[in-house]
Amino acid sequence: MATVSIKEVALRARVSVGTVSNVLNGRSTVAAATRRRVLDAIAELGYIRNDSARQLRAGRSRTVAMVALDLSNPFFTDVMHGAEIAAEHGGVNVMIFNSGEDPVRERRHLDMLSQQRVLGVLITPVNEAHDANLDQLVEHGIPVVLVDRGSSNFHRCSVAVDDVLGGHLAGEHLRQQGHHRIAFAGGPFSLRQVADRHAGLTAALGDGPQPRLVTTSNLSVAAGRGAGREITDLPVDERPTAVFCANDLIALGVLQEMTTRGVRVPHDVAIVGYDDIEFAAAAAVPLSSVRQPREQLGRAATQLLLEEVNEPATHQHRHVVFRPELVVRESSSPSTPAKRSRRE
Amino acid sequence: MATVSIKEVALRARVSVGTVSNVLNGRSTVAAATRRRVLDAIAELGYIRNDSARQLRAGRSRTVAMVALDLSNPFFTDVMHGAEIAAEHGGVNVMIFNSGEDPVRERRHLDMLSQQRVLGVLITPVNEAHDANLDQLVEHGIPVVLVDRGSSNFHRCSVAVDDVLGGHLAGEHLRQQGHHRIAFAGGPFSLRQVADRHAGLTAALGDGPQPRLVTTSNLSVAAGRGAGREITDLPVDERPTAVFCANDLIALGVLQEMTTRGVRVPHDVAIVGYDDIEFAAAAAVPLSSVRQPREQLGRAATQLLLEEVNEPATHQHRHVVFRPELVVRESSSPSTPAKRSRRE
DNA sequence: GGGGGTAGTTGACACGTTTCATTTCGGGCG
DNA sequence: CGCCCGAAATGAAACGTGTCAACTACCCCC
Repeated sequence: MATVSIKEVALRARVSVGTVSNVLNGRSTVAAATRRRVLDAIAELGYIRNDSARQLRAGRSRTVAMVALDLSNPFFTDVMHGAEIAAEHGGVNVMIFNSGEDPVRERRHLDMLSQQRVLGVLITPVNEAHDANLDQLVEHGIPVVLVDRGSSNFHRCSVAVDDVLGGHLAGEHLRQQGHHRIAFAGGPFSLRQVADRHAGLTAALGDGPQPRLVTTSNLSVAAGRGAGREITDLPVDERPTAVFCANDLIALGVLQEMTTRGVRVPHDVAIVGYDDIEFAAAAAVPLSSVRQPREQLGRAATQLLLEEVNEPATHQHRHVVFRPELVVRESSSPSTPAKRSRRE
Repeated sequence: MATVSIKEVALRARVSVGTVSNVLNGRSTVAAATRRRVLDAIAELGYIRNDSARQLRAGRSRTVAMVALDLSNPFFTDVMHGAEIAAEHGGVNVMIFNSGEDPVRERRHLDMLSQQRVLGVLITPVNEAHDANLDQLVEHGIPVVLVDRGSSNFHRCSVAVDDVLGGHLAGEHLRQQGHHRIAFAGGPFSLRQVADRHAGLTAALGDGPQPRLVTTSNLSVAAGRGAGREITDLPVDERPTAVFCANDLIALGVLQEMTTRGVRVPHDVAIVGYDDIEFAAAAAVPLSSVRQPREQLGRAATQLLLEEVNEPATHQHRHVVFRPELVVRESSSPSTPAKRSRRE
């Protein structure tokens, strides 16, 4: 109960505190018999190292933090998994924080992390532009890596995925499937992701007919339902035969609305989503989707961070951009393997 | 860059370190002019408190930790939200950790947390029974609250939801809808949750025909697809007209398989899930589901923890059990509002 | 037998706080 | 004029660890 310190271990093992410390850190030479005595004493007393004291002495912690934008979003939990794996590999711990898109909360977390003298921070900031908070961290010697945020900033590394390319892949696929009337569902366009994905789509369609815009106020399933309604309400000869959605939530909403209204997917309307969250494949009609290498994103970010931590002198900031990948499923491809195998 | 301490602040403000500390903590009486000088010095030097030192002095941290079983599962992110809100309210920070159902990782996190002298721990342990790790924490004066785990243990509080009642609600509902041939899909039964939900279902069916068991090896969408296949493969006159699934992932898998095979939901087969995750309502056919008060679970757990932290003397361990709630949607109810409004 | 080397151990100091008993100072009161 | 009091500020101690120069004891070798 009463907290036992290294001193009492030393007393019990009849050695000096220095020796106990040496045993704990495997540092200098300690005789086998002494080591044994110390270890026994530790076990008997139930001694637990005091991390505050170690940290105070060392000047820095042995932990990195990840501040996620919204942990309810599977995207970030996957990034987190990647980060955890890389951190484990690098011998450091990861603490997870959730800003929940709240700048105040984010600020509070960051303040706390500076005070903790954390090794480094992975973060998807609430405000893409305004990053005075982050500069402050960097000034105090805490490396920061941006996740899923392009950075024009040379003071830090970043990892992101090429959203224009993602939109392009979706567009190409739909064109190849013979679609001409294509809609883009998503918004607001102030989100870089949305704008980029849309830009990729229009680029892929080249000089053909441009996509119809169905703008939503956010990227939720509810917003997707609204978009789906808007689309199905169109006269059939104007109605798009394919919808590319800015993310999978929108896509699920569109799918739900279509199903409710008896519009068949993919027969009447094809759907392609974005993110390839777990529930995309799990939808009643499995969703085609543009997959981001989420785990890899987390791994890469952590590796960059650790590199900067371990070799601050030689480290060069880098901006890594990953390529997304289109996963075709039934929602945009009438003859998908699943269906075929069923025919026999 | 060079880390600035309270000493340099004192120097600059021409006061003693004690005075700076007093200003920082609003402790004893400090003359307005002096306070001003100190605050200015802090701002000019960009001083940041060293939390390790504070903690070392104070003997304990100002943070609680939540160790989640699987953050990819929306259930836990919702619990987390509740915990964050309650913690914010109580003036402490929450650090999130993810064991990912890996006992080794869990153990590592717990060890780290003891070393950090964390205020307390909310945890859904990997192994429901074997909790030596947790006892160790408690022995060292770190309160532990179990989340979503019943506890026969009197050394700690717990919060959980009544799964038997949940199963009962589902069963009652399906019986009222006129179903007689009902299946239960889920597994393994070694999970208390699964066993309890099944027990509730059978109890609700009373002396009527007992549910057909479709056992799965885990609670994933893929497992649900398997269950769906097994059910649709039955001859029509034996086939259940309703399926109660041990969780929503199973339910989504069943729904997907039914859709693929042309079995109409709810017309041919009704489905009720469990958990009411966000994607249950977002499914092509919105899923009926038993909802757990997830946020409330997190809030209650945190409140119990803080109570124990703040009044260790008078604190009595409690085991709070919440009541789940059935949310009826289209998948088990042919005439749901959404459909009706469409008719006009 | 003495010098020197080495493996093993020690003890004091520093890290940045908070705390608290003590000191300083100015002014009011007898 | 001397005394005392309270407000304000001080300085040293303590928290638990890691580090490192210094010390001890022992053995080897010439």
